[in-house]
Amino acid sequence: MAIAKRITINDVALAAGVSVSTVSLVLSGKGRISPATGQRVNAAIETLGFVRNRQAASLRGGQSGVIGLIVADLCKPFYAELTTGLTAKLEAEGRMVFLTQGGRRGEHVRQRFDTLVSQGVDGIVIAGSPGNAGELLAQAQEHGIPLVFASRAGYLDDVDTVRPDNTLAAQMIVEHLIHRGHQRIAWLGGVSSSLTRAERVGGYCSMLLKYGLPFHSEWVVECPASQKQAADAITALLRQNPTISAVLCDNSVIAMGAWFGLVRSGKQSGEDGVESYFEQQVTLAAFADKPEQELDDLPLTWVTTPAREIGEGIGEQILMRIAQGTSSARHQVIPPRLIIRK
Amino acid sequence: MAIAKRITINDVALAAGVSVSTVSLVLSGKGRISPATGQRVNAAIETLGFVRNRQAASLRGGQSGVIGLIVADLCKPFYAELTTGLTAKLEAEGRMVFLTQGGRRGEHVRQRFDTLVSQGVDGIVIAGSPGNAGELLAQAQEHGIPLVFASRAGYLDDVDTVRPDNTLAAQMIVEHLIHRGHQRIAWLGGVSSSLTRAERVGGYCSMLLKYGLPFHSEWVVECPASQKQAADAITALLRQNPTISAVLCDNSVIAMGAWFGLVRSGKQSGEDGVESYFEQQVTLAAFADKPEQELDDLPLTWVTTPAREIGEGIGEQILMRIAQGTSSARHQVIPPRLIIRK
DNA sequence: ATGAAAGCGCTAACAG
DNA sequence: CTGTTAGCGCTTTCAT
Repeated sequence: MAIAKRITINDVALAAGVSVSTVSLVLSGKGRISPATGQRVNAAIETLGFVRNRQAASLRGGQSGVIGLIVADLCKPFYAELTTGLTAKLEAEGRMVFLTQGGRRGEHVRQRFDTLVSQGVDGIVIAGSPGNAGELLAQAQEHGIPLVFASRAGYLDDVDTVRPDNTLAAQMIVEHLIHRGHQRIAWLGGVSSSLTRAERVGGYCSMLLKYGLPFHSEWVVECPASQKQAADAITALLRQNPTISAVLCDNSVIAMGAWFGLVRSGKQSGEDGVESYFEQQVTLAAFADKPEQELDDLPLTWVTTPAREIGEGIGEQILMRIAQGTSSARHQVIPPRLIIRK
Repeated sequence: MAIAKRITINDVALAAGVSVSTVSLVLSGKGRISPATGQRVNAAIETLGFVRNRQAASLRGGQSGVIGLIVADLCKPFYAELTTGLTAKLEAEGRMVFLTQGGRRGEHVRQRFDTLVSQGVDGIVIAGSPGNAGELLAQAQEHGIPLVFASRAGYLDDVDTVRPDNTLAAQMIVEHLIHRGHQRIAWLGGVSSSLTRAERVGGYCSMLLKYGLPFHSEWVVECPASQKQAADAITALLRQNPTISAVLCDNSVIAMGAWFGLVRSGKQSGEDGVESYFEQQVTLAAFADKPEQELDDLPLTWVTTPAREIGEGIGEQILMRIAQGTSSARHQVIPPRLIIRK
């Protein structure tokens, strides 16, 4: 099939017997156009199958209608959910998102940022902490492009952020465990280089303190997100510290692994089956990224910092920025939700 | 901070004491420019912090450097992996991707498609079957935009596709089970409306047939992706059909749930613990979207149709199309990989 | 090897 | 209410 000549507003104008500016006005719904002409123009658009070229439109001065997103690692559920929330919000407003990956350690952020700028985006969202937030912010301001971070942005305070309240989330779930009678609560999972984890651990500590409960640094165990390693880690932890009655897992993979570990230990310890071991001796709790399903069948309580809502919040925030321009930085904190099982 | 005036190639030309066309040539590395001027221009670009405006560049005739992706549901691991593979590939080639969501039932595909066209993308990828593949293909051809599907495209054969070999994947894993001595193999999970599942079930049937093994339609059980429901379903299935020795799970959530179900049943049946019940009586196998980690700790074998590789394959395919223009449709089939545990 | 000039498709004054 | 006109920033012949 031959490639049809690109249809432009000129063609439409010609077909409708009006001028290009009239067509443009109809398209953007601005100037007051008589219903009659509007009809004719729209009819012409319809029959010719015209699609407006947004590049040309934004070149002239308008907005491109595009937001750039730099995300650390799409395969992590947190980012997938966030991205979904953001695109949903923006698409509902007739905008689009440029998706780029900054790399797990932010190694590509800078380069992607420049590319986004050169593509003429109306705003940029950075999800996953880049080392050089300050530099990026300066760049963005220079170009007059709104910038929103989906995390704390290093030590900067004068930049928009939308983020979970990790500290509060930890406090909520720890308090829940305490109210259930637990006094000796351990922490499993995550790596100490994670800022999110650091905030959570902070909340955990503060709540123990508040209730005058003991804090042992050996009870805070690092572990990468692998079920196998989590299973081994919880086994070792409980063997060393048999008095621990509850374990808080840093994420759902850890929670799964921990559960496997408990099942295994229950058997190995020669006790009366798995369930009794599990229920009588150790309670699991966890952090998760989505409110539903994921941990469905595990008898544990978890707290979620809803990633999708964060994405939606970011969308809102950046739309506001685009519409209203500069004002003082705004920090939007999405509240955690406790989901209690059993 | 004041918004700096956007600097254009005019500014660069002025600073370097050359004409805009020279700058343009340096930028695109085309015409033969003397090393001396090249240096001067680049220096000017550097000091002014010039970033080329791709919108304007593509407007005049070149490519936009952007590929549009319409994905059904980013939160499903298959699509997240695919998207990651695709963006990685394209970013490595200096291109970008527009991410849009078509909706689980493809309800927005048509609209997103038009938007992508109006944004001037160089190509479009559709992941997740839209009802109206034919219509979209016609549209794409009309605009001269390459189109690649990450699935079968309805009944169309004259369109590029990159997809998993679901039938072969099922055959591989079923044959593996048979070689391990299993004769009575059941299927758990998925819903009958899924084309992917239909292809897999087809492979399953054909392999049973090949080895002269019995096929019972009651042994193919539908189940939504919920651990709880999978656990209940496998329990019921095994109670009704105690002779089943292996269960093939349609996805990893089902596999997890099935495992929980087995654990529970093992206890309920009053037998000697979980492991023995599991190992002696029922073997689990599963389909998964990524080769690593996900099912790490489950004692089961699985087969994966690597979604990330599919994404990379799509990237390759669409780049080739853009570079080489129209030729006959190409169907790229990504081979499954069997991952054997224990 | 480099410059001049004509647009790409669209918007936004400014006239009518 | 609608038409004229001048660009947006860049690429690309065609001269020089």
